[in-house]
Amino acid sequence: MKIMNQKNEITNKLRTSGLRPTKQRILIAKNLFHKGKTFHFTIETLNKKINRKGKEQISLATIYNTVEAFINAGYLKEILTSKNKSYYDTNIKSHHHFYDEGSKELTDINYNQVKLSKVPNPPKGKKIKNLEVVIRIQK
Amino acid sequence: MKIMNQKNEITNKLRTSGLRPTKQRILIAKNLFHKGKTFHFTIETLNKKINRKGKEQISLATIYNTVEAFINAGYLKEILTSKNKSYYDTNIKSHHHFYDEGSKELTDINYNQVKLSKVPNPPKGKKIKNLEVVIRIQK
DNA sequence: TTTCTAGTTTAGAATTATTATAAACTAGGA
DNA sequence: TCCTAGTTTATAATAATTCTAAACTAGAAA
Repeated sequence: MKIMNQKNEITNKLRTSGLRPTKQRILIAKNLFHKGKTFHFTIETLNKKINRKGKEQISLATIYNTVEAFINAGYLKEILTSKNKSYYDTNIKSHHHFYDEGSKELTDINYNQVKLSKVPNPPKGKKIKNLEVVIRIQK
Repeated sequence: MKIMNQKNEITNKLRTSGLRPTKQRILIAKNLFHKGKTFHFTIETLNKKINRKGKEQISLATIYNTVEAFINAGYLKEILTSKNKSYYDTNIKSHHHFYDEGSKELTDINYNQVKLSKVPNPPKGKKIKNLEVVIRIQK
């Protein structure tokens, strides 16, 4: 079996979600996945990273559309914050956050650093999708 | 000792935080506190509740300013969400939320319905202010 | 009581993030 | 190669919030 290159991997990933592998989506995916480390980003930071001069340009609207499509496909997770701007996380596994109320910054906490011994039942007709602990910290 | 009326109570509460008890702040406080039950709100819903025709009007800017002042004073808590609109909670005690990804609605979970058996140490120089569990639910 | 001023309120303008629109483009099956 | 549904794009529209600077007011001091 041949080793697939990054582009083919991404192409397949997109296809399995019914997303046509356009060059824009592939480029955005390259900037988000397969980076070794997961990270947090906003539309603004992603846009800056992609649309440096000299590189191929992608419209802001497409960045919005693509991020939304990736969220729906389960490739990204929207972060809960108290800012009026959307934050995204390339780490889709259940994990936890410190939320610094001073700087309003969010940092990851490893899943096994937190243990719950009691969890309520979900409301009727609903099931638990995931569970996230936010620890608000301050000086 | 005389029993204080609601207005005096609010006036004192404001003064202890260095907030001049103006008639706008008192009216907003009446709509937020001492209601028996705590609740979630947005600037929009608070504005509608206060500025019904026939009542005394308060400008939108003042509602924004006052909510911010109440947050800083610790009378309100900003809710963590993935919407691009601010949500506030009159319940400032540590408590937990169900977050319905379909309807994007947030409902309270009583504090004693959740128990944690392991919590990480905060980063150096910071301390834990409070801790909140968000359980994402879906159909 | 009157005066004074820092703090507060206000209407409206400005800013920021996001979503909508509709025309042009393109991936990929026939 | 042709065709078309899906996609991208520039731009306009919308929505939430913040800014601005003029008018107002609580309350201390005279």
